Amino acid sequence: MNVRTLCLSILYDSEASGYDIRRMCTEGNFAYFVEASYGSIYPALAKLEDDGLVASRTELQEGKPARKVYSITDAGRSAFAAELSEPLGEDMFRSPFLLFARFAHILPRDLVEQRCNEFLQRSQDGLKQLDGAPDEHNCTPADMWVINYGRAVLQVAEQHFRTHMHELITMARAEPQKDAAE
Amino acid sequence: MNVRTLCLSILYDSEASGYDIRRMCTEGNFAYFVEASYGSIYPALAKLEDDGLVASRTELQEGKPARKVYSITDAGRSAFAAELSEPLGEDMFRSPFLLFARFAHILPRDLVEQRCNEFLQRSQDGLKQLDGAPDEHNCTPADMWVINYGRAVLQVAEQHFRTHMHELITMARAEPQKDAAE
DNA sequence: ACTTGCATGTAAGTGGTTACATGATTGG
DNA sequence: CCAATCATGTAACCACTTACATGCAAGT
Repeated sequence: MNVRTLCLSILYDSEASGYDIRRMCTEGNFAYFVEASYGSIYPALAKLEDDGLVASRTELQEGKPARKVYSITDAGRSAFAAELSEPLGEDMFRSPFLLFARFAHILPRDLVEQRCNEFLQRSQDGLKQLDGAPDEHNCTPADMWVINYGRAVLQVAEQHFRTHMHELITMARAEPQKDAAE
Repeated sequence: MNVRTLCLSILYDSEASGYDIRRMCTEGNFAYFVEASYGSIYPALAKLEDDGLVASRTELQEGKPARKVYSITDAGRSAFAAELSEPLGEDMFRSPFLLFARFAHILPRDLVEQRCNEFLQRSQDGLKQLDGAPDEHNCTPADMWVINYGRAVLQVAEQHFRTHMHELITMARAEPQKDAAE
């Protein structure tokens, strides 16, 4: 999923500026799929306009910089549909935490405990993000389907982790004698 | 998780050639975290050797090309542990399929059905890969912990998908009249 | 006075993939 | 005879990130 496709997917339902797109894919429920930086979004939008897949209009605002609002064209819609019709790339999951976990036994216990707590926190935050916001009025049924799938998966992930994290902590190296020689 | 760290993590428990590493991270239970190509593995190993974090020895074989077997050094072990002790990057999940699913309503039904079946198949394959192979004798407890976590998550993912995929299919655009006028 | 938010964009750098180059052996 | 497996490596290319450049307004 390149940034180009990400932009088309967001513009499919509503117009937006580069800035909007960035926010949607870092905060909104698009964070799911991709996260893109300004450095990739702005050039992608410019190229999409060159190719005639999106059109732009500059919106002046009082007290704020002008926004360049992009909207998808008919050509853009069919290009996007065509792209989705091609064979899909494989889903992928990259977990620095799980690599860390595999080596719990060579790491100090307090570090493992700390990282576990951080991970639990992030799991809970992710879940909360999916629980908040989305409702029938601002989401299509397909959107809801995706959100529910995500929710189901994140829920067990969080639950499993919560009930098994202590095992991971006990595997960790016992504290390397802190200077608590009281 | 860059390829450099991937190599160190694999070499931590046993020596291996670049070729071995490639196989382990595409087939083995390392596929979990990263997937790397030869074009990144070989240069990474060379650089690790330059830095003194791994050592190599050339193993001649009859009827097969020579293998360059790498093993981790003490410096490598501590460098790896140091890397794991730094703040972890965020886990991430990229799903071309979920993007596809969000747009089920604009896509032809038979395509959606096909992609759903493919996705189900891949889910089941992924699960089978985790169920096979790993046992106490070739895995550390931490390895088993990670595998069990993955198993728990993949299991509900597959189960949820299997019971809800038909909803997604019914959202898809009705067939654009095939020439089956029998 | 300073930071934060809004807003757009570029240039340099990074971390990878794809394709290529090479070559021997085994199995269909 | 051709394809696949084993095995190492390089070069060209790509997508994306980071950091930079700019600037104004509102809140602290």
